[in-house]
Amino acid sequence: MGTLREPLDKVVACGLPQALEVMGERWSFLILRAAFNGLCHFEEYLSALGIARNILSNRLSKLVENGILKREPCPEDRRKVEYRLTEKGLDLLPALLALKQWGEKYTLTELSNPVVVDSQDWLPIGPITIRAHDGRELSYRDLRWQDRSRLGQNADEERAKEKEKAEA
Amino acid sequence: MGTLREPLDKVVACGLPQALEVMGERWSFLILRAAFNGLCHFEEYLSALGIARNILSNRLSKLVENGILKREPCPEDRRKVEYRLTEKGLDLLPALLALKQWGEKYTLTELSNPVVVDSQDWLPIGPITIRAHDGRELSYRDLRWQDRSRLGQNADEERAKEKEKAEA
DNA sequence: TAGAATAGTTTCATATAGCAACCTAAAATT
DNA sequence: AATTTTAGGTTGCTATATGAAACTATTCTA
Repeated sequence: MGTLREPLDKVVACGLPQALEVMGERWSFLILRAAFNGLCHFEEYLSALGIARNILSNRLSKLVENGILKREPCPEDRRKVEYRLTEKGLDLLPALLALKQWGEKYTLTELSNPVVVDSQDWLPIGPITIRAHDGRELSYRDLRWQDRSRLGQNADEERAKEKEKAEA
Repeated sequence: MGTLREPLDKVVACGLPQALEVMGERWSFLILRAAFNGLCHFEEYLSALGIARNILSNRLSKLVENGILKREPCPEDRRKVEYRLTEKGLDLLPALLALKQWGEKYTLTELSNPVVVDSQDWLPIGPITIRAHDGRELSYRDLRWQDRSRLGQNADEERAKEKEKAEA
């Protein structure tokens, strides 16, 4: 196919580039992790992460701008500001945990600490997995990239096409 | 390459900084997505992503170095090289999809296309979620960060502590 | 009222990332 | 044999990121 192809992120409508726009910068995910760990003040992030002040300032601003953190004056001490997760920020937890678990599985020699546990039974959570609409666990082998326009079509046609392709 | 750079991984024992060390760079996740989409040749990535040659070269090398892609000469055309996902790379799919879904939910105006579907019924996959060891779906409210040393302890003690805290 | 703490901002220097353009080497095609 | 294709190096330049240190402006505390 000799046709000049447009960049993937312009032809394909995908949330990934957008997510990376916000969260792809160097310290963003580590700040997010710290926020999930309960940190909320500027100086807390500063000493926990070992990040430069101006960079932290810049990142916090961007995270607030993008609605991932909200910035509120601290009621007890009005010099302080609280950076807390919004719903949008909290919704990044699956992505964060998936990354964390991957890192643990492949690149961590020592066991991670602390561990994320279920408050019901205080046992570690399970691995983040891909599931069908009905909850069946799926592997990457079970997945296809389907054009949205044919989402309504019945499955039989698609299966036939798969079969045909496999035989060719 | 992080010689002068402050290491991101000395804070706590967590897989996240390690994961970001490998996947946190600017084009890594987009290359990964392209690989999941079936691209495998240098020039394919180049035109699909609109990335500079040297940067692509650098990123591919790093991804290979880190065991996320494997580099193999193409049997049909031995000028060509195939960059294909390893198991380790395939295992990044939950993280990739979690990010993608988050991006779709919050920052995408138009509907995404193509859609990831289950090959069984050709319906879109469900959202990536957090689950307990037994498969119960959990929200961030159900999670605690527990020190590894007390993982063996029985749950009652922990529940009592929670209650106590809530009453204080 | 005089410090000290908090959350920044500003300045300056360096490091890294990014890109375009050109070059190489090997293999395929003609 | 000459040309084209593919992967990927190198060079030179610019833009952005990073970090340390100094500086502000509030607000709290003694």
